Amino acid sequence: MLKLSKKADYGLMALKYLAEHPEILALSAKDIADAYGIPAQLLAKILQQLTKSGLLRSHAGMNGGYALAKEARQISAYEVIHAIDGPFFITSCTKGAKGCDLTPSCTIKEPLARVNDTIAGVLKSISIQDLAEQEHPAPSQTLVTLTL
Amino acid sequence: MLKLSKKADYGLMALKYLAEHPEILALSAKDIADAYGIPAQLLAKILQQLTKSGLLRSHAGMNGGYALAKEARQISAYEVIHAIDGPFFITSCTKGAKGCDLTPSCTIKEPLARVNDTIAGVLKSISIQDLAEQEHPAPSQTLVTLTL
DNA sequence: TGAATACGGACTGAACAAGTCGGATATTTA
DNA sequence: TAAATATCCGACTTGTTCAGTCCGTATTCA
Repeated sequence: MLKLSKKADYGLMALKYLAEHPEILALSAKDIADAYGIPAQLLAKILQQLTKSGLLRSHAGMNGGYALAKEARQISAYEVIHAIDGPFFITSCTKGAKGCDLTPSCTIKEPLARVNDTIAGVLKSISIQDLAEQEHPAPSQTLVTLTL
Repeated sequence: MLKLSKKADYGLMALKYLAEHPEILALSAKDIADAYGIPAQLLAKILQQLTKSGLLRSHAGMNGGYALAKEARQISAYEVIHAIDGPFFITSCTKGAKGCDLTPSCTIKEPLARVNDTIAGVLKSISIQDLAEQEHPAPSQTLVTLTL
């Protein structure tokens, strides 16, 4: 069904939330989880992953928590999704590692790889800041090229 | 991980195969399955779904099988995927039916809905014919606009 | 020292995908 | 008519992944 995992959703929501509250030095996983009504322990793990990937900075102890490691403008939706769900491929047979086990069959996957790149490009063009600004509609356009 | 189901892959492969053999009036599920080394019974179900969706015509009995219901140029990858996997949404909370159960939280999903539309646009711009022609590279470009 | 926090492994339950099985119906051919 | 080849369709199994929980450890601050 081509959909994002809930973890990725939560991750994006959390980063958006952090981007919207730059004045607070660090927000705990619980703070953010409560704000959105999502499971705190689950969100905690997601934030840990984002920290390991270098998108967040963490600080343990009282008054600890998480903060953006970069400016919101410099974090793309792609990075977040990639950090949480790993590399995504629209085709089942990735072609990268060893590729299809189906004989020469999968001539389908080459054009779909282009589609994959296009989607990745779209997600790379969206920053956390874009998400945070969503309230006041400042419509911006992005052109994406699909070369088949 | 944002990936297509194997069923959708199989469906696209089968349609491509049919588009490549227009001279044959009808190909059975088994014929196509054998050509690609995929499970015949599974492919059969997929082809039945595509028939119900109006993308294929079927004919039972000896020398029966499936044929494209429209010209390959007029069948998009989107239609195929949609027929097999149903409507896809990149966001977990679809917003369509009732939407998010998470309070007002999911401000994330509006921009992602645009991404969703963009992806759908890309897939709609690719026809089965495009896939079938893939061998002799006749590169064509498609411009897609993402309005955030 | 104790509370609050990040960190991280192991586990459970539910959902889903992939594939199989078995049988019913339709059509053609011998 | 009978057999062979097909589509058609529901139920089932199996394996994997996702979402979420539990629990213990390490870190920081008051």
